Amino acid sequence: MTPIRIVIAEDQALVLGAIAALLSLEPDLTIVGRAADGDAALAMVRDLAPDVLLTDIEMPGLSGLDLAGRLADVHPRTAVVIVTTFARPGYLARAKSAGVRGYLLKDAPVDDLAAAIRTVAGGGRAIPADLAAAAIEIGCDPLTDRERDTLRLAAEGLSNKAIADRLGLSPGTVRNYLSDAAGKLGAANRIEAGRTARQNGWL
Amino acid sequence: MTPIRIVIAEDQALVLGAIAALLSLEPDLTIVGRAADGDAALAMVRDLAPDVLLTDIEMPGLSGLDLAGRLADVHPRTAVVIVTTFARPGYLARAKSAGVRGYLLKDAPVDDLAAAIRTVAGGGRAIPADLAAAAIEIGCDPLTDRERDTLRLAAEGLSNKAIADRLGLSPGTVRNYLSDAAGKLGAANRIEAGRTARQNGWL
DNA sequence: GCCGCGTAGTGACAGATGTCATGGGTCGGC
DNA sequence: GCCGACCCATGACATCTGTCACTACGCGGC
Repeated sequence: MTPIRIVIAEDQALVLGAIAALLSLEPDLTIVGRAADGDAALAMVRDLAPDVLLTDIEMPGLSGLDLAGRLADVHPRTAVVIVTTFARPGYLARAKSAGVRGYLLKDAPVDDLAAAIRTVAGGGRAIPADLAAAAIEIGCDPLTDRERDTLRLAAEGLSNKAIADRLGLSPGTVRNYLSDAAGKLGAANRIEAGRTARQNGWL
Repeated sequence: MTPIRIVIAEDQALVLGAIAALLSLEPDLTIVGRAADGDAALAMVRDLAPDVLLTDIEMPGLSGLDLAGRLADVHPRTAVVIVTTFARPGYLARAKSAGVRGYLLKDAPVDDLAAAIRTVAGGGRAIPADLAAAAIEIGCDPLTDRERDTLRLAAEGLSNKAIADRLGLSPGTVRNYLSDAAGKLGAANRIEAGRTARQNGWL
């Protein structure tokens, strides 16, 4: 029986090393590569053609979700398992549409990790039912591209005028987009709107 | 030579398990306890009197910094090592004043972890020079308690009126506090003020 | 061809926010 | 006892935001 070959992508070196140590305890799993960002991981998967890519979402450069999207085209033989801190419905939705078959929170019990890897390596899916249910409950991203753009900048504390300059729009248009976004999200102002959008993984 | 006895506190089960696996590889270290939140960790240190407590900062209930503060009084024999995602100057400052002798980012190379544990167990300090320098550069928290309170609620998207109701103040007073806070932080508005305060570990 | 949607803009208005000056009160340090 | 902090408040003012109505263009679907 040949072991499952794994590449791990995780920007926090300590966590990367720790997860590697954890998986090394499993006799049927071998770690063939470690990457500290999405771009390095992409190259590594191309070179090593592992059975499974274990990846974080929030990383410098290419995010774990972008990475999964690229791999679906370039290297569909490598199964992707996302491991993330955040239970954001939008993240799960984007992961699913990128063809990801494994999704795991860092909150999950340790045994779940190896189990998920084995499941996806065997062609199955490992997505917790409660997360999937929450994602359905919340629904999909109601924002348009421009609403997201303006909201992102507004969340950094920029004024309507400053946002308008950055995006090449008129301040009035920015006001309208932000007002629309707040309305769609049921928020009373741009701050609340930014928070719920971020919480849901839409920003 | 007796091994160094360690308790780990970390709310993300996967990371907790992974770090435990990593440290188990070191023959001179033994993990005697694992806690998923600050309160459990406090009880565990009282019961087990370990040489070292390895703890995250952001946890449900008692934070790692609160925990360190309590232990300085209750159990000064146990050395504390903070392991955190965030390089926030205010966190390091609070850690130092709580008597913490080890501070490590999750970004750090894996070898640094065991090294830091051995250093503090031997009575030494393990605080990266660059973090300490950054903390001095930024200086200490310029905000008063009330400015922090109002800023925290403002960052959640509450209006002046809503903040005033929560804190039992007049809306005008809230405006003044937020204006003061923004001035001290060099911010143009409450959003930017909240961001820089959070970034520096002051919120 | 028309409709819906996203994009982009304007004008008007109310209300929220930011700034400043000014006035209290308490409390601790010198 | 005075001074400096932090606390709390008010009033006045300018500016920023949020909301609404209404217009216009391009694009894709039916």
